[in-house]
Amino acid sequence: MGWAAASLPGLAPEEAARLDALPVTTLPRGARVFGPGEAPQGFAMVLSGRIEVSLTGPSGREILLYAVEPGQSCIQTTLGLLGDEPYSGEALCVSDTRIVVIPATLFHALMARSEAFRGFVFRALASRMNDMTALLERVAFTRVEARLAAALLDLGRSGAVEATHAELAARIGSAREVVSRRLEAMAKRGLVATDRGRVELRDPPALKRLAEAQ
Amino acid sequence: MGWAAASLPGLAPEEAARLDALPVTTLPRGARVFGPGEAPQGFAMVLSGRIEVSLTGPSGREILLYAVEPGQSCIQTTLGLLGDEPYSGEALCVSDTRIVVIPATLFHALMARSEAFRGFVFRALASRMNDMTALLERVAFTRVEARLAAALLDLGRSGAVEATHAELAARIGSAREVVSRRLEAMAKRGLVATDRGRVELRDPPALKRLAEAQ
DNA sequence: AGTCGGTCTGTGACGTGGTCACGCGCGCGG
DNA sequence: CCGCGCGCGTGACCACGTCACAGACCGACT
Repeated sequence: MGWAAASLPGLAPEEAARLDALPVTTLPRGARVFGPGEAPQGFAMVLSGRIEVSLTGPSGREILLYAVEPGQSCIQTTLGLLGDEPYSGEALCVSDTRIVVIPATLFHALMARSEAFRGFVFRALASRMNDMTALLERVAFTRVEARLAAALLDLGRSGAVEATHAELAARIGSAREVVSRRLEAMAKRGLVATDRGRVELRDPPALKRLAEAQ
Repeated sequence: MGWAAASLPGLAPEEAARLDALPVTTLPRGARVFGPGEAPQGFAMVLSGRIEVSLTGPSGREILLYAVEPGQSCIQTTLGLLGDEPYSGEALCVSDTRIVVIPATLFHALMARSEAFRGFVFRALASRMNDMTALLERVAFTRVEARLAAALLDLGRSGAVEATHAELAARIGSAREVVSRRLEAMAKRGLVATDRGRVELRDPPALKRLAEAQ
């Protein structure tokens, strides 16, 4: 079975076959998928790997908008295809990533013909829009410590996070020094232990409580 | 000519007629169109008036997400219809507002049949998503003074804004006291003049420069 | 006219967050 | 061994958010 049938349940077999026939592009870790102001060439689907889309402010501060994982599409391309609006974020591969780009004409044909494809595209849009709303809420209303705790839990499935303070800051939209000070405070309370380029999670339940507090 | 043909250029005449036949709902100023956690009943289009959608944090602080004006649809309803995700914002009418709700079944039929309708829905989604991204960028990276200046210019077409400090704060996602102090500072510089429930714009060009600064 | 309650606004104090300007130590290649 | 880059710590300072109040203003009611 090709990727299309797996990612798009309900798609007609002949449509799936056309998608499976499209060329697969492999992007290395660190590659830039698109940058701000560019126009999309097609509708991109991720087969394996992970793409992170983030926003950079004029001062150079960054914030992670969302990640695109296998089976998901990059909605920025969708929006560009339909609304003719250029990208406003920057997308980078955080690991080697295989993607398929569905050309605009085939994309529009699928939207017209396939209920399943429309459903997929819309669910993706709806879910991203909800992600963005939730992110906005967190940035506007919650303190850095809560966002940092959430980021650590998100990254540290295995009990430790391999990331510099600057990387953590870029993820949550704060500054390096602030992350350093927060981590120091958290270490003093026994929640984490820090090392160069590494944060160990010592008390995940407490971090979870922190992440959920306002 | 009905509203449908005006708002949805390219729609087939018989489709437009079906939309024009739908009942129009009139909502008074201040009415709540939907609140967080609710599920949508249909796809809402605004014919006249204005609806503002905002987010409220746990502390009670608010921020305006976007406004829906005549000829536009409320994308929150779109997303709910397609992704089955509940609303996360709250929508209030800021003036008497007439809307048409397209039932889910008719909406899906139009999406399947009409290229023009799909285009409209997608352009609306794309434009909202861009609005949200821009808002996130401003909240994450720009100072209160710039956001306040932008809000004043946005509201004060006629040279003055009828709004309390608390209302301005809710619009830009800040606190009342902060807005009071910023307005005082701006008044001292001759940019505005303040009065109870009213702000006069004394130097719009300077405000514009402020709004565009980081 | 007086007063009463609600709303709008000013003010001070305090903690958090962002920015700037450093200095310090570690690791790696020359 | 010596730089050099990178990650990190630190202190000072300003912007913001929050809390607790105090006036100031307004309409309504006696």
